[in-house]
Amino acid sequence: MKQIAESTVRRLSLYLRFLEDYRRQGLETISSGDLASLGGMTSAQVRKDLSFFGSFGTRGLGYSVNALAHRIREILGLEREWQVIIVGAGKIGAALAQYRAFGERGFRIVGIYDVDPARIGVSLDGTIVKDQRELDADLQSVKPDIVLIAVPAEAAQPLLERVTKAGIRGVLNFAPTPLHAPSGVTLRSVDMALELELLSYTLTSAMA
Amino acid sequence: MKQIAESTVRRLSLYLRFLEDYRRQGLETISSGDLASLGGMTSAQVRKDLSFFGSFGTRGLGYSVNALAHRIREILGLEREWQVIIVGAGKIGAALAQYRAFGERGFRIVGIYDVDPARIGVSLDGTIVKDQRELDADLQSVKPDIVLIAVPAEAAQPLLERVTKAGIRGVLNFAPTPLHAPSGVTLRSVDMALELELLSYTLTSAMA
DNA sequence: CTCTGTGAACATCTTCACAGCT
DNA sequence: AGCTGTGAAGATGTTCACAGAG
Repeated sequence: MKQIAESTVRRLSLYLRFLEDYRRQGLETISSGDLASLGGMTSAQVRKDLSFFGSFGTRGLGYSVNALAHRIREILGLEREWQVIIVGAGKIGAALAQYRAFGERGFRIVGIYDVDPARIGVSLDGTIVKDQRELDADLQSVKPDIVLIAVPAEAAQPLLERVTKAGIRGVLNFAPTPLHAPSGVTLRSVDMALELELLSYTLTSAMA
Repeated sequence: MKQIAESTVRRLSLYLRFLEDYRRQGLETISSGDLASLGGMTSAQVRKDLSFFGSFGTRGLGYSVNALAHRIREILGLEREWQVIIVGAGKIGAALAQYRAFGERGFRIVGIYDVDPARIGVSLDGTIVKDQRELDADLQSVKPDIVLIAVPAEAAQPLLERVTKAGIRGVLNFAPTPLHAPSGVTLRSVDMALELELLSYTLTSAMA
């Protein structure tokens, strides 16, 4: 399969949500125009995105909601279940542990770790916070697919190195600091402070 | 000033963090190559980004850490303080309320609201959760600059309409659903489930 | 007639490469 | 010599516009 751009993949995720809404409403087909108006993009954009994986639509009609949703789930790797652990059981880690949208998409939280004795042993949405000293052993035995980093900024880079050394290939970082991952490791960051700064920029230039 | 691309602004935020690190270390100049290696981009990219706002560097030497940091703060609108309210005092709202990185950047949380009686009156990092029925009155009196949406997905769009009608121009949405804002309103979304799906996609195609 | 699929045009973003200042 | 600033080239992403299937 050829290379799909990140912006395209991002839109595929959105399309999937719209398809699921349509399915819930019992609708069986959807047109590129429908998807476009739901997502605020152009219909040509939608068709280009979908044409990456062959001709799935029917001319004059649109796309089969079920077939398209299935195909997108396949592309995104959502047909399987992903084992996820969270490191850091502070406010953000705790919010992530109980975040419904993860489970709905097949991301299963199989462990949460912290260094603070006050947090260890606490149950977060059914998962007991474990001592971070058990992390290395658990990485070996559980072999999770993805690690969510929810520790303070200064602890994030050492933690990243630790988990990648243990063979973790996918990391989602919530610490507000840029990290450097070895090649072969996919690292994404959700930086809420940075998003606020982007908002600040837009508001500032809109006023000028 | 001409239009700066979002990707450029995102990098400016990063540069600012590196500049602050440099300042903390007492360093007075920094080269495009230094910034590039810190941020994992090319030095040409850095120079292009910085050249958007004139010639700030000194050839043969680099950029003045202080002058550049100041200029970036100015561009991003970080020289002022922003008044921020949070709607939704669940796990995510609570995590946002105590998130240190916001305060450090001049984003001041001036209110947090919820509909659940069990949450109203609770203190989150010094701010008392107020009844969401007080929201409209407070939007009028406090006139916050930015609203953070931390309510369940189905409540997000109605809330967005409510706050934009009250004159809010900047919204950061944490609900895992795409929203539609009226023109003149800047809306950004942090969608953690979507970020995990992007990770899932990359891991899946890397395996194939 | 409606709506898909897609080459071609266009727009945007990134990298190259080098002139020119210090 | 070192490093910036920037046109030009190259790469990538988006929109247009229309042929063609149903």
